Amino acid sequence: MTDGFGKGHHLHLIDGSAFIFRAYHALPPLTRRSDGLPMGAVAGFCNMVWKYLQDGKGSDQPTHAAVIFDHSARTFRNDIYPLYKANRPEPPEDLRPQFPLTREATRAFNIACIETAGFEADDIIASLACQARDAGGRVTIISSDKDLMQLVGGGVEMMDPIKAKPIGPEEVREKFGVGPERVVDVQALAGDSIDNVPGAPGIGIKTAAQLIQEYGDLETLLARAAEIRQPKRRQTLIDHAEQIRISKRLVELDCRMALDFSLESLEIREPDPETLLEFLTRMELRTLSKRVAERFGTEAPTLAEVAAPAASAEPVAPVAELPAIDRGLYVTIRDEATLAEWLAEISGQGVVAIDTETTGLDEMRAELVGVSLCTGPGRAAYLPLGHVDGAADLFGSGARAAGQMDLDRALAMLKPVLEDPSVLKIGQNIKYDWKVLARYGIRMAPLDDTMLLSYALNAGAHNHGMDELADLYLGHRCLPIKELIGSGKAQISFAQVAIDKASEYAAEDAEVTWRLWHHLRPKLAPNRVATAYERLERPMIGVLADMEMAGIRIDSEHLKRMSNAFAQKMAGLEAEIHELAGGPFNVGSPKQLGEILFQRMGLAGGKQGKTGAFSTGAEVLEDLAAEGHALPARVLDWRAISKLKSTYTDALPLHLNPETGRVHTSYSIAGAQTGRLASTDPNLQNIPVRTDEGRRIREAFVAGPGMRLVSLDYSQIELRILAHVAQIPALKQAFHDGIDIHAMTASQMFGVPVEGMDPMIRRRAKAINFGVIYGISGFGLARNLRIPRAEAQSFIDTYFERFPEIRAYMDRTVAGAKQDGFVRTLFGRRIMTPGINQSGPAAGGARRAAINAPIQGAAADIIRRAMIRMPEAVAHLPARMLLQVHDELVFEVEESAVPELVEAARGVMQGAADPAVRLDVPLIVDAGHGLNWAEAH
DNA sequence: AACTTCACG
DNA sequence: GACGTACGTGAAGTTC
Repeated sequence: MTDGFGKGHHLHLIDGSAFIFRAYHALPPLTRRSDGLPMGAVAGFCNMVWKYLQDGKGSDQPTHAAVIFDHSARTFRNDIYPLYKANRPEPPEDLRPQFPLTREATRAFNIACIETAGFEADDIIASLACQARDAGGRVTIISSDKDLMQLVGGGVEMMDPIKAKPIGPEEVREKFGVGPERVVDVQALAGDSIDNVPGAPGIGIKTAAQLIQEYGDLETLLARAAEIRQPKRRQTLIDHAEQIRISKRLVELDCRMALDFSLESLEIREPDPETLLEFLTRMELRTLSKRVAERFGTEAPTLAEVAAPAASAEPVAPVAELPAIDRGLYVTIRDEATLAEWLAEISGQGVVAIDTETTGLDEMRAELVGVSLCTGPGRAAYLPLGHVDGAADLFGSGARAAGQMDLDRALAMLKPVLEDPSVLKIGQNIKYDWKVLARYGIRMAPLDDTMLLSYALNAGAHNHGMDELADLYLGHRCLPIKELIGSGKAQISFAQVAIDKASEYAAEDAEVTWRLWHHLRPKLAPNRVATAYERLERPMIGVLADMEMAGIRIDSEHLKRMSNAFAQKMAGLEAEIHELAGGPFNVGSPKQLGEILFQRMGLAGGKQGKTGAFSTGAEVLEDLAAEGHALPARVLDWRAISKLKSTYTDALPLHLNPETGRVHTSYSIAGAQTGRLASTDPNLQNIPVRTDEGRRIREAFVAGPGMRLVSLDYSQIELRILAHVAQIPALKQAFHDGIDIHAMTASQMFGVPVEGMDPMIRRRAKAINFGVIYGISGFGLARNLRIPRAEAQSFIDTYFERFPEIRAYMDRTVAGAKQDGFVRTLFGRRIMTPGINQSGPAAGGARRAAINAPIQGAAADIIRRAMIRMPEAVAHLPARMLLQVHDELVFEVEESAVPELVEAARGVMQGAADPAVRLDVPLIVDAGHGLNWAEAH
């Protein structure tokens, strides 16, 4: 068990109980402001531990440490002597609730926290001390407890925590009159009234020491008791010999305890700032939180962020102990009285899981059909509001179904509870429900989201949809929505589902959500993702909901004109292509095209994939075109136009919302593995920009009357993050000096001056810079630059030689991922790396993903932080944030306020890393504005 | 529903 | 020495 611990190591064993009692008695009876929980001992304890961690910067620095606590009052000593410690008073009433918190505090400080049932802290300390000493290490026991003094010597010493004074053999001799090895003999004779160790009546420390000095040890003394000259003393020792032997067994510490952990595992680790701050904030220890935050150069979370109502107040039973989900228990709310009862229960609990049912998936258009609520296991209800009769025939009667509350009345009753700041609303992807309800005049707050909890905990490990989470965490299969509304052409609206059936489905969703929350919420802090959730995930709900609901104006006419022009061009190209191919075929079919190119025309370079089809991707066609073949060149032209037409000019107008006249995308917060957002329905993050023709589509994204679009984007943010995390001096310097980063790289690599550089050389350096972010490979670079693989590899070798820190960063990151199963961004976001320990080709992909994730993820974190701060920063301006495209934010602002907006938004974006992370490189934001997105970009 | 292709950062 | 590769997305169209 002593693996990895030995010579040169120094173990500190801290007597936790001593710290607690000392703290308790030294401080006035402080209480937690929010709920009056006594906090004096916890406060004192935390201050002492913090001080302990900050002090001791000498050569005496421990390498390993643990805090040891007593587990329970009853120990094996009570079997030896039932009255042992029977005199000891119960700990004060206001101290008892603080015991578990001090354990939590210890863990929050990232110090090993040890307690074992049936053993006193002293025995654990003794066992650890002996084992560490036997392994050849040094031990210091942080305590002034005399019962521990028997352990001193042979590499073990004590330290008085208050006086900061070492206690060695000399000090022990001073106290007991004998050396450490005979301390138990003296204690056995003298007894201890506090611990109720009987000893020998009438004999104290002084006499005991004198006797032991004279006879050598206790057994000799007892054997030769008859020789004692003083009659009374002689008689006492003879009469109480057995009692003295029992006393010795009581005071003698057991150093042979089997430990279920290794000494090595006690190695000192730096506290994790976010876990520690989460704890200190929850304890409401403001001064210490501030001090700790300063020390780590970060910020303490707010109380609201760490303590969701009822989440911490009520200890929750493990999910395994909950009864299975039973759809038979659900209630259908059909009248005011029942709804009032449920709302009262929700208000009383301070927390509710909620789910809305609607007529469709587009939350900007869907109508509310019903609301389900859950307050605990088996306590779920469905409130039908918009069901219609008749799923029986295809059309139904369309009449409102019977047995439903009036919609307006129900909303009026729900509103105060759903907007009550003291009632937490939990949802699965609650942004959806928030937007639906917002359209009915209800702005829910505060919020928790099980999808985001899962994402904060396990991004990269799996997806975060409800069915998947229910299966994964609750072992429960949800009723498939298809069983209610069907699929394909025959699909009906949820409004047409019979209310009974709908109740089962909807209430189950609410209950699953409640259970997921119950299961996932407590996992945040132990997994050290509480801050990531609170600062990077949860605040996005409201920010994105506002952006999505604002939408962006589209010039449909412009798109329509482009579509027409594209159609004409495509028709011409199609005719040409058919001519070249020697007959008509579907140009949009890669399969048919492949057969024509590589079989009918017999061109070389045909490669079949795993499905047996020829690859006809742009790369292949470009190569063929470069060889002078006309057909592939025409097909490339056709495809470019086809893409623009079908995906953009034709599709975008279909997304216009008839009520707002704008296009409303939806951002998924938990879609990408790295923390990036993803935009869907429509995707506004892949609007063309790279070609002139494509860029014209951006002209259709326009500002409202009297308004302008403003676009601000981070310059080279990922390379800047790389420079910081990998600590590359040349890169950092270049960003400080504001010079062309790719030219600098080329100059360093190929030894050419930046002035008058060949654009080809710069292009190569640029490709390598990007390659590094992606987890570079010779093959990938070769393909990108279209150069021989050997040449690409030699570039990479040169690059690593010139910037060795990058290789070190990559190795470090992969090693960390292999060990932990995840990587983290600068801001604490965790990205799981399943497959990193696989072997074979699959491992390569996992490696590259692990290298890329902290960089792409940190960039995502930074723009999220900017977005979260943005509403307040631009509140005084006639401006709205509309879009996010990974490193770009698009605003709509009144023309006159453009300069102020640019200044305010740029300030927020450039400072977005602060104060959580002090980047070694500046963040630079470029800005533009105009009547449309093409002009603004 | 899977596959291919291609738009973006 | 070969494996198969640049990282992260979403949508449209074809094919099965």
